[in-house]
This record gives sequence, C-alpha cells and structure tokens, in this order.
Amino acid sequence: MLSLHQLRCFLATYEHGSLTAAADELGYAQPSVSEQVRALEKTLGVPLFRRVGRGVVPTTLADTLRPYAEQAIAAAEEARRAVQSAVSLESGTIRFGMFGAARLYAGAQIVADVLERYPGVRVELIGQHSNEVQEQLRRGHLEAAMIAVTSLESEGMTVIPVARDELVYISADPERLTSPVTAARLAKASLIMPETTWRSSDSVRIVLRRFLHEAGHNPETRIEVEEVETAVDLVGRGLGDSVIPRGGAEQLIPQLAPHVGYVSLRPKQYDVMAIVHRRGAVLSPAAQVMIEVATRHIRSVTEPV
Amino acid sequence: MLSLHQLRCFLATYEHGSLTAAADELGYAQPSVSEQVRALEKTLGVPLFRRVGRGVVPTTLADTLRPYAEQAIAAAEEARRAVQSAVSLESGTIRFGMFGAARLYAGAQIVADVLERYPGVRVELIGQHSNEVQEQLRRGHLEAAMIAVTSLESEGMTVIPVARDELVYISADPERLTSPVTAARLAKASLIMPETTWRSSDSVRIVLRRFLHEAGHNPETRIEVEEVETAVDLVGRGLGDSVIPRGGAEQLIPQLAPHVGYVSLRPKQYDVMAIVHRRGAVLSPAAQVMIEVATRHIRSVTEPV
DNA sequence: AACTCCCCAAGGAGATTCCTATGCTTTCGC
DNA sequence: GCGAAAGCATAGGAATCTCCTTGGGGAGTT
Repeated sequence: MLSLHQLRCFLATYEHGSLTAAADELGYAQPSVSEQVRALEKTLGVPLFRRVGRGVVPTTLADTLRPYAEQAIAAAEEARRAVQSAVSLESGTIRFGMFGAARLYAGAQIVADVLERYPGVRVELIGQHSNEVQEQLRRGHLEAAMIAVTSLESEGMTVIPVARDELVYISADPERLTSPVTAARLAKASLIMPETTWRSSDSVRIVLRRFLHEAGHNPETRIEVEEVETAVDLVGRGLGDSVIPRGGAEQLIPQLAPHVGYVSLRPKQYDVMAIVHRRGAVLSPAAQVMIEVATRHIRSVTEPV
Repeated sequence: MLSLHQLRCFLATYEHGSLTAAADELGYAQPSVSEQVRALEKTLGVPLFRRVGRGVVPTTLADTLRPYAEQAIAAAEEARRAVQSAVSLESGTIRFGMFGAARLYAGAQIVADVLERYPGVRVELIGQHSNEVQEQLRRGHLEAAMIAVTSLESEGMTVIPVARDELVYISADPERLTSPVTAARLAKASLIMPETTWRSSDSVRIVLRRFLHEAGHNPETRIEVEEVETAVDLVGRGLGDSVIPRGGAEQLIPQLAPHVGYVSLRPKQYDVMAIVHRRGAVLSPAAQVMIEVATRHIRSVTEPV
C-alpha cells in the first residue's frame, strides 16, 4: 500500500540523486531509505531509479511520479497546517510568505492590522525575495504568499494578480528626468541595480530585460548592490541612475536622497504583485485573513492591475 | 508522523460517522481503525471526533481537515494511475540517445512514427554526438541509444550493430571521382573535415585513420569545421574534398552543392551504427519501441551490417 | 431491567521499520 | 593500473507498529 513515507523517501532521493544523501537529509540510515524506495518500486511495479555505479539516476517514470508525490506530501503538510491554524486563530501563529520589498509598501501595517483583529495570534512574515518564497511554496513549506511575479502562469500554482506598481527611472540629475525614458535611453544609462543575489530571476530585472530586448538593446548594469536602499543612496550621490518600483521611490527618496527625482519609462513598465498558492489547495482561515489584509494594503498604495 | 493510512481511516470514519462502519468498509476490525484515528489525533494534537454514546461526531477541526485528507489521498491515487499509464505508453516520456548525424538519416521521421503509434507520449531525442551520448549512457542518464561505433566492444556496454553506411569521397572536381580513392590518394588530398570538437573520437575520423595507417600514411586535414553541412558547402566551392557517410552525401549534396559528386574508397570503408546500452540492463518498453523504430528507419536508408 | 449497539482497553502474534555491519561495484586520485 | 573512497545491496536483529481477539462500560431501546 502506497504510503507518504515512501513518497518522502522517493522525493529526497530524486532531488539528491543519491540514497545516501537522501538518508542524510531525512535523518535515517541509508539502507532504510533504500528499503522504502524499493518497497515503492514494488507496489508500483515499476523501476524508479537506475542504480549506476556512483549514485542513482531517476527514470522517466520517476519524472512522471514526482509531481504527484509532491502534491500528496504537500496536501498532508497543508492538512497539518490547516488544522493548526484553525486552532490558532485564537491562539497560534499565522505564517505567510511575502517578498522582501514588501516592506516598501506596508509590511508593518499589515502585521498591525492582523494583530488588531486577532489579538491572540503570533504573525510570521516569511521571505527575503519572491523567488525564495516561491520555492518554499512549491515544497509546501508555505501555504500562500504575496510576491512579485512576471508571469501569471506557474507550474502547479494558482496566481491571482492583486496590484501593480509602476517602475520608475530615478536620477539625481534633473536633466534626465525631463521626459519619459525610452528603451534606447535606458540602454545608454549608467545603472545601479539592487537584488544582486537574485539578479537572474528578480522580477524588476526580468521586466527590464524584456523592455530592452524588444527594442533590440541589451541590459547592462554599472553597479550591483543588494539593498534597494543602497541603490537609492548611490543614485543620490550621483554615481548613476536606477529603476525601481514607484512605491519604493516614494518611500525611500525623501529620507535617503531628497534631491533625487523620478520619471516614468516609455512605454510604462510595471511590477505585478500577486497572491500565489498551490493549485487546488484549500486555504486555511489564517491564510485567508492574511490574503485579505495584505491585498487591501497593497491596493491602497498602488494601482489596480 | 502523518500517514496516508491514518487519513484513509479518518475519512471513512468521517463519512460514516462510525468507527465500526468505517472498519467494515476498510476491511479491518473496529479497534484497528480506532487506533489509527487516535494516532492521527495525537500527531495533530487536536480532537477530531467527539465520542458520543452511539457513534462518533466530527468536530469542526475534522471539517477543516477533511478536504486536505481527500486531496492527499487523491494525489496518491493519481500517482499510481499516472505511473501505470506511463508504463503502458499511454503517456509519459520516451527518452532515447541518438548521435547528431542521425538527422541525416531519419531523425524527424522516427519521432513522427513513435508519436503516431503512441499519441500520448512525449519523445526526447538526446544528444549532439555519438561520444557525448556514450558518456551519458555510461553515467546512466540514458537507458539506450543509437550511435555510430568503431568497435563492437565497449567496456560495460552491450553493442548491437544495426546497419552500416559507406564512407564516400566527395569532390567538386569530376577528375577525382573517376575511380575509387585509395589510401595513397586520400593521403595526398586536401581534406575538409567536420566534427572538429570531437575530432579525436569521431567515428568517421577513426575509420579513416585506420584506413590510412594500414597503408603507411598519416591523416592530415586542411580545413576543420563543425557541421557536415558546412563541409559539404565548402567542398562545393572547390576549397577541398571530404569524406562523409553516403547517407549524408545523398541528403546534403542536392540541396547544398549540386555539382559535387562522390565515389567509394578502395577498399570500401564503413561507418557502423549500433544500439548501445549498459550491459545486463533490462530495457523498458519505451526503449524497446525506440529501438525498433530507429532500427527500421536506419535500415531503410542504409545497407545491412 | 435486560438488550443492543458501539466505543475503549488490553494483550499478543505478525509485519514493518530501522539500525549496524559487511560485501560488492564503480569511480577517482596517484 | 591500483589502492582508496564512495555508494548501493544484503543480512540479521531489536524496536515499533499494525491488527487481531477478547472483554468491559456507557447510552439508547424495548
């Protein structure tokens, strides 16, 4: 009989390409994992891995199985959370994924709002960056999240756009802010971009890449930093310009670099924020509360999609 | 640890409002179901049923849990079905290795044939060059492949020759095509050879090296290119001659360099194509299908071994 | 009050899980 | 090449889990 335990062992093995590594991760001895995987292969009646010298290699049947296994485990994981949070709306923890830049909008206020409505709960806002959050969603470690997306399609996920924020060009030089910035001008600009660690998957970067490519240009940045705050600061010192969401600009410029200004791109470009959760998931009351509050706040400081 | 078995017992109990009835349905004794449900309540740390005189009544927490339990069980059920249907070739992926030059024979047609026979499957033909494919076989990333070989012995591999294709000398100069080319003449020719990256291990090169060495000559090429197409094109411009499989010549000359002709070597030399897989491996149905189709096609455009 | 239905508890047989130790094959570094 | 290392399989035994049977108790029913 198929069991979750077998599926867990299977997935760990699939991801590591190794029984030993899987056993390590799961905290078991190698033969135990080996036994579970073999039992799974037996109940399904098909080989899932080829044993080859060093390590194991998934067969195409393993590829077929994987998404189902993930879904089963995620459902079990969510079951646990749902029950916990059903108890907890009076006394437990509400956990919700949110991209780091959310602090530029209304992070603290969201928490305050939830706490006012449910005085007994503990609130956790998880996540540094949209991509990290998405990974945690996929693995079922998070139930739902509000993140920046570049596509409304994501394998196995439901994406509900909530709001969008315009990307604006910021500069300390008023000369460059007299008219909207085209792709051609942007390509020539000396850019300071944040989120270096996520550079290949950061939503602002992706939008800009698309923007430039369509006009036949290639994106190139002059300075790479991690924090949006740092980027704005450097722009303030005249070391270059940058492109950030308008919400970030309005929030940060007055306190970090008052003489910096901003102007639209032409055509206007947007960062889209969306609620994301596993497709078909039943959302817990706690998640629904968070979604409602977060959506309301984000909408109050941005424009509708 | 949460298990599917517990969830199954929970659901049956939830639906019947009775442990006895659930046990009946599941084919267990009543205390067994009772134990599973109790274990589930313990791992979740919440009560799922109130025991009232006659039968049991789900709590609101049980209501919360139910959809997740159903989803987890459904996912497991679907996993089983998906794997079954993949193994019966109704769906799933067929992955097969094949050397790049296969496109000169019947690459696309092979895929079309498999798809016609198994409309639900996805087909992946992996590989740029025979040597790269062999490496993937060795590492177990591929189950079986059709490649060009120069030896029927390969460490740990089973090699089943399928067909051979003659190597022909191609030239834009009709003078040089009046009689079969001997090793002595070939050694003096100004050669344009493809597959530069694989030059030391390319099967055509190896066959030619052998051919020349036996007659006491050393191979030397004038121009090195990557693509067979490029080589044929250059031969068409009179920059030199080349040696390629006859299948490639027949395919490419009419479209790339119509006035180029070809002639045999003396003695005739051959490129041998073979099915290769790890020694002792039991081949999946998918691999067998690919082998059958690929063999049939290759044979239809070449001569038997 | 007796009966019935249905749950819980206890105890034991059998299966499963998980460990350690060991052997075998492949791979890697010298 | 050849020894060392990595990694999976096998074996055997201890612990745990599963599932059974039997028996007890509470709550409706007659």
